[in-house]
Amino acid sequence: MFLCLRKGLCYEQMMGRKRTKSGKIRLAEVAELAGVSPITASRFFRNPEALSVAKRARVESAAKELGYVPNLAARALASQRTEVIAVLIPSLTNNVFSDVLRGIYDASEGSRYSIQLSNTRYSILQEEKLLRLFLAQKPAGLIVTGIDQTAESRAMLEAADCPIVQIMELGPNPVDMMIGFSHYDAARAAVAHLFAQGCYRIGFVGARMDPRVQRRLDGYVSAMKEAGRFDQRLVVTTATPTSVTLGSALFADLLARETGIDAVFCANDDLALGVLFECRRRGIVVPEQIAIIGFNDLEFMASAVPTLTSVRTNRYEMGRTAATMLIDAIEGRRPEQPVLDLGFKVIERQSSLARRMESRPAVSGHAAG
Amino acid sequence: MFLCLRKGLCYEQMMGRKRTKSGKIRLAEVAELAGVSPITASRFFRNPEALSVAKRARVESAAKELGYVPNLAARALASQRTEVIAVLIPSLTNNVFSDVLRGIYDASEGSRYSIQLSNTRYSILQEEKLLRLFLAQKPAGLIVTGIDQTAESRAMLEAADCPIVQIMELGPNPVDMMIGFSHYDAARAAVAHLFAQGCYRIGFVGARMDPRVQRRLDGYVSAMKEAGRFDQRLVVTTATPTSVTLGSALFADLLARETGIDAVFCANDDLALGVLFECRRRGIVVPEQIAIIGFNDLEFMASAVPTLTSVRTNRYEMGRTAATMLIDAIEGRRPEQPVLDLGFKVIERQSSLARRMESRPAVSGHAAG
DNA sequence: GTCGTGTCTGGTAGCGCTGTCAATGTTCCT
DNA sequence: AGGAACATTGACAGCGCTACCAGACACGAC
Repeated sequence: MFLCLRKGLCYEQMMGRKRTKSGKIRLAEVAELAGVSPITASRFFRNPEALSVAKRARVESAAKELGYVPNLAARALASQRTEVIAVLIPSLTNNVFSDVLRGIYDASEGSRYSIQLSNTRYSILQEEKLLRLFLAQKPAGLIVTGIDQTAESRAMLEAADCPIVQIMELGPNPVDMMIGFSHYDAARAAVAHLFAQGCYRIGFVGARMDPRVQRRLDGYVSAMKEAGRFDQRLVVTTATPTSVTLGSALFADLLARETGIDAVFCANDDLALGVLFECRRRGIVVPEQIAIIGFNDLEFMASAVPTLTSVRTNRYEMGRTAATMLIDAIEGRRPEQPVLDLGFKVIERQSSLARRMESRPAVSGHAAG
Repeated sequence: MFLCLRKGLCYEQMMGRKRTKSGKIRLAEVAELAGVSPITASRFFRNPEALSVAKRARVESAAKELGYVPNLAARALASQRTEVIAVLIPSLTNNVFSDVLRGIYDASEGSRYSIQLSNTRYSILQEEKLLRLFLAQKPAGLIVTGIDQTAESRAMLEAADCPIVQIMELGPNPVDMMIGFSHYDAARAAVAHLFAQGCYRIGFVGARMDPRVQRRLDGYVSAMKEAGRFDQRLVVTTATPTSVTLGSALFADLLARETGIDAVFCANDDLALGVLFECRRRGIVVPEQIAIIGFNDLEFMASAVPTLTSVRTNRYEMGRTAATMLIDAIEGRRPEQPVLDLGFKVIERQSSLARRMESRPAVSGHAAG
């Protein structure tokens, strides 16, 4: 339908004009219809305030009438920059990143910037490679995950002439901007919460062990050591990607070799759910016999039976704020505060509520294994 | 700080070379070092076989030595096409799409194509808008979700001169290629499975009610009607986005108004988990009193207690195959089979295993409400 | 009246790459 | 030997847009 219309226009214009190859509406066509020069029309799209009110209206209606859509490749080539925000994240599977991404996409919507996503698969070498690729295309801005880049990556980031936001965690030397929270402190808060509930023999269950999970483990270890309760045998980790099933399996490992455990700190909520299911399978009563705390506070934690305690992290907000800060910085509005701590919060639920100590029978590691 | 560094580089290079503006390595530099014409160097990157072995090696080493990275904007402008695969999906939150996306990204990795993702938020008008935007940039290929486009969108898709894959479901008039499965048949299979377990008063719990969930409902309705068991009051749906908590709530609604329900078919696994938790909360024994079946077979279904029956769908494979087919088509290798049914499979688990009928007490809708 | 100052507009010259087509060399056949 | 057929290479002319600078014009101050 509208194709005919467009073809019609083309022929008309081919008659009168030099050449309108391929029937595309170019800026020149818009300018002609509006009765201005191409450069004026171009300005309309980049900085409308620079035009007089009359021309602005003329160009606007001409563009709308012709259904003009700018050619981004030509724009990028001529202006030597793109309107692309490159995002490097380690995983697409992980719920955590899908929330962050949603925030990023939401913030980019309505702006002129588009998101170019790439997956480092938790490899800093892969990250380096992607960084090289992306930076060569001169993105308008860059969002990278974490603070553990290779030296080469770090150098490239510092030499890049675009704003950069590091997300997910905080560290001492931001490349540019940084938004996250302390995984170390969050883990310490989780342990402190369990201490407050009267739990002292606290297991740690972790999977994948990427840098942020590692820092949660570090926080757990430090808190346990401070209390004089640390025992290496309480820690069960694996490099395998996380899953609910894995949570059950790791917890089973823990029970098989340790006794007297009264709580489990899970490095994420999937693992926590797996631990809960495993408890149910073995008839271990939560929290009376074993308390459970997860990490991230995914939606299902509030819904489980018993409801599961977790450390809430502001993932969506992190993504959204990162993209917003980045866009502001691209457009020259640098934030007054380049490093933002979004914090965390222990959401106390049934799975770790204080138990009457006397009513708690000891749990044998071999109870049902 | 780093700005100085970069300026320094620029000056150095401006001195020594003809005009290497902005210090960038261009194709011309590579060609010069290799002792060939720029166009030959260009061919090396697009069709290496066209070069003699000697020149191929020379260009390759020159490119590597200079660390040449092609300027995609210039390439896109000159060739009138991009190496971008545009992907339109309705949601980033939904686990289902993150699996599909992972497949798409995995398949695109190692290819020359990059993924441009956009979120329609379940709105076909938003989809139409994004489609117009994307098509103007001449993507190399397009992946769109579902078969329910607006007439305008449909016209644009048919006029687009790039391969297109519709994913997630099957339908009568593919625009080009299509890969998915029948949600209608899958729902019928789920109901048939419950019939086979001796359940006949089967509730339906659905959220968001996008076209695919709607077709699952249609399948449920048709199967129930065929068995003479359909009752509109067994159906609980809402437009609200899905969640585990919502599963609990909708199931509570169902129980509050109906009695004698012996099974629940949940339109997705999150809802099913919510129903399971709600059963546990009310002391309803699964599957003895109520059977549960979900949809998609997310990872946690196999881990729950009891393990949850679900309809497995091949989401990752769908994404992967869609992207692979698309890339093949872009490169001229059209698939012999443009429409692919990836099927589904009812994964029978404890939550719906056949119960001895006589031992099953009736569940009152008001039992715990 | 002249000059500055500021606002708005347009001309020119590419951005870095590739499509087209012509111009070589090279091989193999009759 | 002659020529067709093929393989390999290069020259040229843009792709559609914007950076840069210059010009045009209005306004007020001296």
